Amino acid sequence: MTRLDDTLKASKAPAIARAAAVLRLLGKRGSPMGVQSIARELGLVPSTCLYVLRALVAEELVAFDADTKRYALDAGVLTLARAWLRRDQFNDLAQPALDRLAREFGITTLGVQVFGLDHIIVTAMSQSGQNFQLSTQVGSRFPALVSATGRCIAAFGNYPEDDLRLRFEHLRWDDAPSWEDWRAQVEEARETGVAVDAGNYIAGVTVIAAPVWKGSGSPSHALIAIGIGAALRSGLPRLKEALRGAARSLSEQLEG
Amino acid sequence: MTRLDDTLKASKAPAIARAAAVLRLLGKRGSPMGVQSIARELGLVPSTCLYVLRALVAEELVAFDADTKRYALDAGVLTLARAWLRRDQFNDLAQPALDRLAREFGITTLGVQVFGLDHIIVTAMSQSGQNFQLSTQVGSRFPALVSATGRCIAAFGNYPEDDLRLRFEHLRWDDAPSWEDWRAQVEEARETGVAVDAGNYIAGVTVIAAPVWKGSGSPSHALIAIGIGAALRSGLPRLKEALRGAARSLSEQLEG
DNA sequence: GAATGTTATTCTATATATTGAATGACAAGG
DNA sequence: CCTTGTCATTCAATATATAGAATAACATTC
Repeated sequence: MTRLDDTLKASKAPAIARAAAVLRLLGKRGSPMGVQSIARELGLVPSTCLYVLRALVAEELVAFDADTKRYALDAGVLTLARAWLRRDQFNDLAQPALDRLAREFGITTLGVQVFGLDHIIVTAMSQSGQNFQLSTQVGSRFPALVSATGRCIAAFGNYPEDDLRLRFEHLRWDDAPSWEDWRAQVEEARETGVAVDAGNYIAGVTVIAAPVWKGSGSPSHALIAIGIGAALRSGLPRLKEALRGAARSLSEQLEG
Repeated sequence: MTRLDDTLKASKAPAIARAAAVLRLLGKRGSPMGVQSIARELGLVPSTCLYVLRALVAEELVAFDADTKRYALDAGVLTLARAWLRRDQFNDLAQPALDRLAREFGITTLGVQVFGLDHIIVTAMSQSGQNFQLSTQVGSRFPALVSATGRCIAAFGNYPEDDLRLRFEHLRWDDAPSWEDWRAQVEEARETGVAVDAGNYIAGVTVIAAPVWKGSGSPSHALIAIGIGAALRSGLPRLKEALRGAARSLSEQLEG
């Protein structure tokens, strides 16, 4: 709400910010919505909201049910996602590595893209089992500082401690670590190049993350391994080493 | 180009049409582009194009490389696609049927959404063999009237013959059928409820399609089966029957 | 190293997208 | 049946997004 207002004020093309907000809202809800409720939710003027929706319908990004007068996301968004998936360099390079790690250790692996201190987006995934619906997980968003990835981002992002703390306070964990413990774990991640979340984020689940750089500065991506804590115990050191190696090799390939 | 101009004139939120055009262009290219070349390609004023891009960057739909001053699609588009995939009714219902058919007949199956006479978008997919980059195919666009699906759409869409002919002339096939042959096949599809493309669209590949209705009017979706022509020959009648049955059952479920 | 062709970006007047009130359509409730 | 509330949609006045020229920062070429 405030975020949308801020973006609107600053931009020279506010209609686009409105459109994106509408798309995200429709995505979050899932169920079709009417003009009025969308407008109310986003703090938009109904008439403006109507024009935005009509434009989005014309672009096939939003579907309009003429009977119920309800709007929902349309398949057009898929086409954009496919185009992105086909061409993203990190994704292409990460997928084989993720598949290999998932198979070798019998775990689930993810590739994520980091958006500053704000959030990460899952862009690639591999699972040892036979499951498919996997691809549905791609595109998920998580807060940046949560779980193992969060420790990586804190360790290598060069962010002011105050910013970290502010964000840290608002995270949701199954079993939240204290600020001091977390800082220590971040420090350890900085030294070893791998971060571990042993059941903090999701009880009983161990998450390991290693940062990937596309250029200098903060890490742009990360590789993640997820496994049941108990089953992982013995192989953990080997997995950490493998994940760090894969991340380093990826960073090198992305440099060129 | 003309299409964009038309959309712009009519709309009360032209920035959104521009934004969508930019996203699609960036998707088609894959490689990052500069402001100027994007503007030139789309017939936009460079300054306006810059504002559009900045707005899209703020929404994380477009990534900006500050060094090269180039723009490309960003991972934000994934999040929208995921939201759509999770909630689309046709997709949820179609996936199990597609999986079953793919396994039983050892073929590839698709679920598509129909956008009038213009195009179709692949929204679900199943493959008998080892599934790899499958999910990458989801989101693909094809001309509406091509292959087996095209015959379905022509048969059940109630479109004026002139419109059909006009579109038909511009299709690209490996081995294009004559207008008369095609009309006859469309007629057959209308009678049997299934359309077959025996090597016209892609040489050596047989494509079968059955229409799915979400309401009354034109079919909104279709189920597609794809197999190597030679391998399919004997099982073809059974497959046609199975596909038609699955499509009918889906239509009934979507009604409620 | 000056010149020329690119770029991305800023600036400002004006066409126009946005607003907020008004309209019409519909459903629920008395 | 009339009222009341909510809905989508239209309309006209005005705040503002956009266009086009001007600027600035580069390369590339001579």
